[in-house]
Amino acid sequence: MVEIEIRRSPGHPKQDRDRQEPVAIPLEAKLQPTQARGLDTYEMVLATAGGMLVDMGFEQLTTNAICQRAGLTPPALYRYFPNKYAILKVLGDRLMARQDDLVLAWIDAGGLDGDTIEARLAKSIILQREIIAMTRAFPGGSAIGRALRAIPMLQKVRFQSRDMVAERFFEAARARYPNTSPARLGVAMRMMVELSYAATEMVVEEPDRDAEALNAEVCLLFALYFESFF
Amino acid sequence: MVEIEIRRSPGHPKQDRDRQEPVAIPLEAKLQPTQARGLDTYEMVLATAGGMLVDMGFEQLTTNAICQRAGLTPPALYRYFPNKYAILKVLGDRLMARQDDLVLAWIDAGGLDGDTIEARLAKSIILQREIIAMTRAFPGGSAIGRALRAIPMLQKVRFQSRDMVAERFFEAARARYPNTSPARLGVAMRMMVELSYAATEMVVEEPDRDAEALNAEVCLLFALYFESFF
DNA sequence: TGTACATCAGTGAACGCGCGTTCACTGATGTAC
DNA sequence: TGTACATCAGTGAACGCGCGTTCACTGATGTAC
Repeated sequence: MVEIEIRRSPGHPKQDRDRQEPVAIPLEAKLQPTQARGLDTYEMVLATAGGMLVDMGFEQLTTNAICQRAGLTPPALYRYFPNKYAILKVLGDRLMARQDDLVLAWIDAGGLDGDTIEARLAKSIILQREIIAMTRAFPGGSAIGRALRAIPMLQKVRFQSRDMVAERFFEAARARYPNTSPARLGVAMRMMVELSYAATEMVVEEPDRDAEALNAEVCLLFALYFESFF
Repeated sequence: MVEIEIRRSPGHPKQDRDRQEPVAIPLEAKLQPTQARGLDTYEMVLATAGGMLVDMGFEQLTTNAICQRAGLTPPALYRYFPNKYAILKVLGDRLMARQDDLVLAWIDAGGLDGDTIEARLAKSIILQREIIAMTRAFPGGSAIGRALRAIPMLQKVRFQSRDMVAERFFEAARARYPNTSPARLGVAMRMMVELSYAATEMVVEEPDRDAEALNAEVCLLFALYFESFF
């Protein structure tokens, strides 16, 4: 009796309309493909979803539409992903990871170092260019970035990446500018990383010529700011 | 005969599944209320939608849910708004307008002027504080900002505001720094305004203490950058 | 100043569609002996 | 090296729900004379 009361109709975990907080939606991938065919399907879903995001908002993106465009039936998709947010999460994780890799490698290679401000500026321009190129090449790149901002349950993907990168910048900056208060340096690095993300999103959407000019100004902005550390 | 072929079933302007581009969705408000009662309803819809955005993503926001929470029936909402995007657009227009008002008034009052960098910095901190306070007081403030980024059909609301504000900054900066190339100044102002928006969105979400520290760093960032003009 | 009428505002009930999701199944791939 | 069996991968068809939306209507407000 109680069982029957509690259980919802199948296929529809109906939400409790009285609560304010949205019901938690599972994001974890269900099964990882083990065979080559399954892996192809998995990647196909991701690539298709990424491509669709380019010319439509993520709100119009539906699992059915992804399947149709990818030439799959819905149960094939549901084998690997519980819902579209799980797909977006994987795309977001990958985009952030690629970005993080570029940035961390740059820091580890002494990106912050340089004898003159011109030298430091030049290095940061190169990094920024790499990030732009990578994001543009990533299917659905900038749209994924915006989705990470706008979908509450995906925000932490962005925050985790941002905070981790900011922490690494902090450590590098701490070594380089030992006399600047750590508190200030912490705030500064978090702010700088966040604004860099916004700058990237902006520049990615611009045509090449404008992109290069914008890039130069963004890097100059931060280079001058770094002069305030000591 | 032809009529019957062309006409869709009522209530469902079915989308053409073969096209890539999403079908245009009308955003214009249908009717403006003329009586006091109607105006209350109109404002009620906006306030309710704004409030709901605070604790849910705009994707979960539906016209039915807004009606339910506002104590209205759907046709009452549809009298004034053709769909939820029209509601978001009005909210977005208002938020941008408020922000623009603050910024333009600041520019007109000589916000960019000041004898020392300290004086200029202090003035920009005050502006930034005002914007933060206004956005926090605005129902659904930061969520609306994110929605404007993420919903393709609402992006131009943000872009228009950004470009207009950037243009005004450009004019003021042009007068103040007559020897800096206009091309560079144009790029710089657009970049600065865009990053300011991102900074505002970030700071609005932070607790008060962190917000103040972040704010100070953001303003310092731009103040130092402005030193590169002449 | 009251009545008649036009217009504004909102209701109750219903609808079709497509979305998310599952079930029972077939076919493909891998593996033990 | 071939066969039997287990597991992986994907299909076809169907479903209930809630969303966006409308229709025909009632009630409220404003206005002309």
